[in-house]
Amino acid sequence: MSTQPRTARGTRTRARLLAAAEKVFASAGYHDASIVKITEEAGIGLGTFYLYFAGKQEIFDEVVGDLNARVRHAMTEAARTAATRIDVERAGFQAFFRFTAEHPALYRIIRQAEFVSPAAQRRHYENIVRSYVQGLSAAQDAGEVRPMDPEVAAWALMGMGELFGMRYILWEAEDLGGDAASPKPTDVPDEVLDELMEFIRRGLAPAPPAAGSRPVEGQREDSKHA
Amino acid sequence: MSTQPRTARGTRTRARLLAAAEKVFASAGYHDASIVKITEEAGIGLGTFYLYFAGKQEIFDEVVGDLNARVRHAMTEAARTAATRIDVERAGFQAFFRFTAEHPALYRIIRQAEFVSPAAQRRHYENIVRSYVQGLSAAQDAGEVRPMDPEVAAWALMGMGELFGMRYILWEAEDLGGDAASPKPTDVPDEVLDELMEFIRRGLAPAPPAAGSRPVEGQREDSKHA
Amino acid sequence: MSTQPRTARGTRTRARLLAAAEKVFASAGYHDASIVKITEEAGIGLGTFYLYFAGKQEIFDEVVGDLNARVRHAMTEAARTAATRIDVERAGFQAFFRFTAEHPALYRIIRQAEFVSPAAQRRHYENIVRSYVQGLSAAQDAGEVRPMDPEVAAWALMGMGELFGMRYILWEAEDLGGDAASPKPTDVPDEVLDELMEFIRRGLAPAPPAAGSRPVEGQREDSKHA
Amino acid sequence: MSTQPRTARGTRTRARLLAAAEKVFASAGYHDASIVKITEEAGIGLGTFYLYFAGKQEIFDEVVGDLNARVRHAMTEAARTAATRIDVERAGFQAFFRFTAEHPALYRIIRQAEFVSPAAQRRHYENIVRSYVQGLSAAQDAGEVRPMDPEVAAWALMGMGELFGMRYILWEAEDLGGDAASPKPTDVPDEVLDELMEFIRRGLAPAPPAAGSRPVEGQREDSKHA
DNA sequence: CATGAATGAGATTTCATTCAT
DNA sequence: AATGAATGAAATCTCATTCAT
Repeated sequence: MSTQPRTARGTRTRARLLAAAEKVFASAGYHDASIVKITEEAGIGLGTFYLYFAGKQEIFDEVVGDLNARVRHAMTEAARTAATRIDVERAGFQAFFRFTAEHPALYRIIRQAEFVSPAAQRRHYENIVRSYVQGLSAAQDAGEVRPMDPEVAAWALMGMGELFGMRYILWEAEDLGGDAASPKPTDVPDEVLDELMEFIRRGLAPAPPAAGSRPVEGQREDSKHA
Repeated sequence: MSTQPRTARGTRTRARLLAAAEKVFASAGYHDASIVKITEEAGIGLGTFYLYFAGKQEIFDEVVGDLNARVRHAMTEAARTAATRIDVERAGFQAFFRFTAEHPALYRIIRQAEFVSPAAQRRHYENIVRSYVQGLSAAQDAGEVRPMDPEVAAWALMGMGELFGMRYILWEAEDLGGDAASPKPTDVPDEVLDELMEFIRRGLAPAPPAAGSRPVEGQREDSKHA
Repeated sequence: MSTQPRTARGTRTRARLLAAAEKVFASAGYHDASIVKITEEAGIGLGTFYLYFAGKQEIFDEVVGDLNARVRHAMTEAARTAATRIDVERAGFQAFFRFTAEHPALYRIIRQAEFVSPAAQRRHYENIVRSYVQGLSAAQDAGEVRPMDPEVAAWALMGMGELFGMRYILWEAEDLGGDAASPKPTDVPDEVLDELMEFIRRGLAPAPPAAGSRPVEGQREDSKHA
Repeated sequence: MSTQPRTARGTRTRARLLAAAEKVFASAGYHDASIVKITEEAGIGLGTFYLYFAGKQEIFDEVVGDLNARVRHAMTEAARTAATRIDVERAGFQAFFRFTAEHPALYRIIRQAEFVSPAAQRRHYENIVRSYVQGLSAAQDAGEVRPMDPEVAAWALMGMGELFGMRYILWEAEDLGGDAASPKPTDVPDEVLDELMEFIRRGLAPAPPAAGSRPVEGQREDSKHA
């Protein structure tokens, strides 16, 4: 297992390695991320790596765990001030997309993890589902969400988030060119997000939306998309 | 570029290589899928591989393209006899899940492709989106689907499909043990699929479903899930 | 051993292979000259090669032998009309340089032959020495060349020829750029050749050198070497 | 580029690799000199090779450069105590032949270099020519050598040296049998060397050649060559 | 704590040669 | 006579990991 440092200096070294690993994994992928690259990025000696991590897979697992905790934290935080359920979801998605933009490692790493560390991957998804289920259950109790298996809803929401992040954050960033100084997108375009949220709102809405009950909203038939 | 065989024998050999590659990629992932493993699986000599493919990446791209064509074909076929729009979606999902069960390579390969062959990955998703958009646009014209950007809906549907496939097909198969002779699941459990389809139905439904229009549905509050 | 063809068609095929081999050996060197390259250059099937040659080394030996015979022929022919001994040498050198320019393979192949086919290499040099020795002996009998071991003179002349060919033909050709349409040099520059021939003339000239410094030496007409 | 070691141990390892490479190149030639053979000869691990050299060609270039420096040093040293010009040449040749006998790699490697590393080959010959030109120019100024283009003389001398080295050192060594314990020749036989030196002496001698035979020619002291 | 030299298993790729058609 | 599909030994090179300093 990974070793904890005993001195302040060691703590710093270990943290540097983790940061470097996230960076290298993000840009090179797991297999092309050699230990040498990571230690060089961290500015420390090759051998030092093995003082803190048992191997490549282990630091990978820890990076996955870190990212998972951080993305969940970001989503929860963002949702705290939301008034309605749908606002919670929108805020959560936005936080997720922003995190994706700032930490492309999350995506790239998670999707690679299939073969590298299936357990870590599974843990990642299940952690997020657990968060969602909690929130959705509470919302159901409060009558904000219609009765349905919250886990199904959770997987559905997560699936949408994952692909929209890929499509509207990662791909757009790539399309702008790797070295171009143009600003990378940190958000899914508003009109796209509006459409997506409306889809989700209807899917989760508690009452069979009675005719005319919500006369004005959702009628945005003229919306324009990228 | 990949080379086409000039004789019947060559055609057979090339096809065997593709089949073997799909199998090996599925079980070992891209990086651990060595050419040796592929040729051994195919039962042909190592050097023969290079008569038909320039390298690993090239056969990978071709496998991705094949799988993509086949899964789209399977989904389209399945949806042909569906009466209503939601039936189309359900049939499509089912076909997709079944394909996933029978060709775990699809999943594993596509998700790995991020670093291996981003273009191939992108092509895969965009091909599917294109299919979806066609169907959804037609359904909108027919009044079966409410007005919304069909591309947004397409990505949403695909995202859900992807994660449910992972969760309920691949993971379940793994949980049953790799070598166990137990029957692998070829379907997402009915109650889960019902919930998912209801979510989608509401999300896409054209009119704000008038109160009581579908009086009995949505009441399945007792559903149980894995 | 190499197989002789039995039909006219076969004769043509074999000749094509030899010509192609010379070309490919010249431009790629022995090791990078694959049988495929040779057969492609010759415009015949790969397997056909082995109908006429037992292997790569064998066709190499034959190409060396061919080139050797041809260069000797060219040198002898050129010298036939020369009046004086030094004119014979000059004509011989010129013929050699011209042959080098037209058949860079000679050089490249011979020098590679060290490891590929030492016997063929040795045969090449010994053949040329034999020609030289014949001519020099006759010239000595005619009093045109001072008494000295003709074999030593032969090796000396050949050594000079080889390096001047390299320096003033091959290197100049390279310096003009591989793809440039500029005319490749076919001769060593006149002033250089003049200097070289004067050096040789003095070295071989029958008249005793001025100062009686070393009056008796050089008369060792009986020397024998392995 | 080749990497310099940072520790004493590394320095030793790198030197061992170079020595082993020289040996292996000499006995097997460039193409059959695999990295494995070199590292085995050096008694170090295969991977270690790549810590110090980027590949086979790179260590080859360095070996060529080393040998070149050493042979030039040996020739210069040997000539230091020589009294007359012709003694300088004789001493130089002897040193060259001895070096050839002790380092057959020089020969074999240089002649192979045609395709492997033309630049290294060219550098080798040009370095030696440069040395020769210096010495000959000085001798011309001192009236020991007749006026002639020193570069032409340099190439002529080098050409003779090369072929005599091949003929009387390398071939003789081979003829004695590769593994036989018989003493390898380290010198060209005296009587051969005498003949050769007399040839050269006459070619370079300042005194005018025999009576009026070709009175004016050869004096072109102004000739310039590319 | 920190370092980087050393290692060798394993991956990709080439190509001379054989052989069935 | 001619062909080209098939083969596998062998070569180059990478990199996770160990260990002496």
